[in-house]
Amino acid sequence: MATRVALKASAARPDLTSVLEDKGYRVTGPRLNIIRLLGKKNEGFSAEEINYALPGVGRATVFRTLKLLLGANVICKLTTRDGGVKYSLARVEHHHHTVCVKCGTVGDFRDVTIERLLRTLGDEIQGQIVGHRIEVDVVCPSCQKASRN
Amino acid sequence: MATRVALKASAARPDLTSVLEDKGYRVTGPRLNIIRLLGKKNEGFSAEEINYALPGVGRATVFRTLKLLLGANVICKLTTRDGGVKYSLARVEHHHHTVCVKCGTVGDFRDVTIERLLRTLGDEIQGQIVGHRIEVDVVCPSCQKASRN
DNA sequence: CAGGGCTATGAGACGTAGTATCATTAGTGT
DNA sequence: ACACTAATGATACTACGTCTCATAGCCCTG
Ligand SMILES: [Mn+2]
Ligand SMILES: [Mn+2]
Ligand SMILES: [Zn+2]
Ligand SMILES: [Zn+2]
Repeated sequence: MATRVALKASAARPDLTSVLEDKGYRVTGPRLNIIRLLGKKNEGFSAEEINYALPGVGRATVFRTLKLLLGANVICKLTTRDGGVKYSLARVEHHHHTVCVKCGTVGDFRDVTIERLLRTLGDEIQGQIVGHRIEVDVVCPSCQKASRN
Repeated sequence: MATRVALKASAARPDLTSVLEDKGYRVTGPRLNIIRLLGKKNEGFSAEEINYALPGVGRATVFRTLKLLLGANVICKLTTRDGGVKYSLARVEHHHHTVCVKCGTVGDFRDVTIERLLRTLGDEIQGQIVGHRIEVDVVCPSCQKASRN
């Protein structure tokens, strides 16, 4: 058996890059850089944050790529209570978000009951339902702990 | 009895102005102008729209007053699917919104089941729930009709 | 491997939504 | 009438994006 050849240093998670190929987009340097960075994020993040972390990549390209990944359901975008914007990695298909009102940490959740309920909401609602957004404001466990001091 | 002195021309609906007094805010000209205008709005509106309609009132004051009315639950603010912002008169206490994805018309609804459900969501969710936002994207009846042509 | 064509990029202008600063104005209580 | 304070408007500034346009880089075909 041949000696294992070193992979291209720190390759991105193939599942994320394949998203580009699947949709016929080119796998370019800037896009790879952004995707690699996102792969490391466990918290919500802002576009400016990505832009700042990747000085070689133009701001417009950051926004363009985020939009692209948004369309591929790789990331999600949400509006916080104070009108701010947050992106976060999408780990499950359709889901909703909790946002800590103290520290801004984003959590994902999915409740089938709510989904079903919203679908049967047709009686109370004018028109045909084509989508929805739910955001739940929380005080996260660690902020709860911190404020108990 | 003295001749009735002409009231300050076109007084605003007292219910809306009293909101200011109740909270200890001054009832000023600019605020009255904005409130009067809002009283006539049956659709959602933007801050710039108000600003444009009231050239005598500064843009900052428009935003300041909207924020104030937001705090008094006189109006509500929502984010549309495409990231735009809409304000609309609040006719019921706590409620949610439908937004037509074609024409942007805002509707209000309130479903007690959802409220109850969200409150009992605590098991699936990290942290203590302190609020929520729900927006439902719809195609409104008139846009449905229009697209059937 | 040279073109050619199209996609993607970066710089920067521009747009919209909103806040901060600050000098001035105008309600309000006495 | 006066003084105190809240409110205002002009203007600068921030956040979040989009648009334009000249340039660069994939990628296919000959
Ligand atoms: Mn998510
Ligand atoms: Mn409403
Ligand atoms: Zn927190
Ligand atoms: Zn419509």
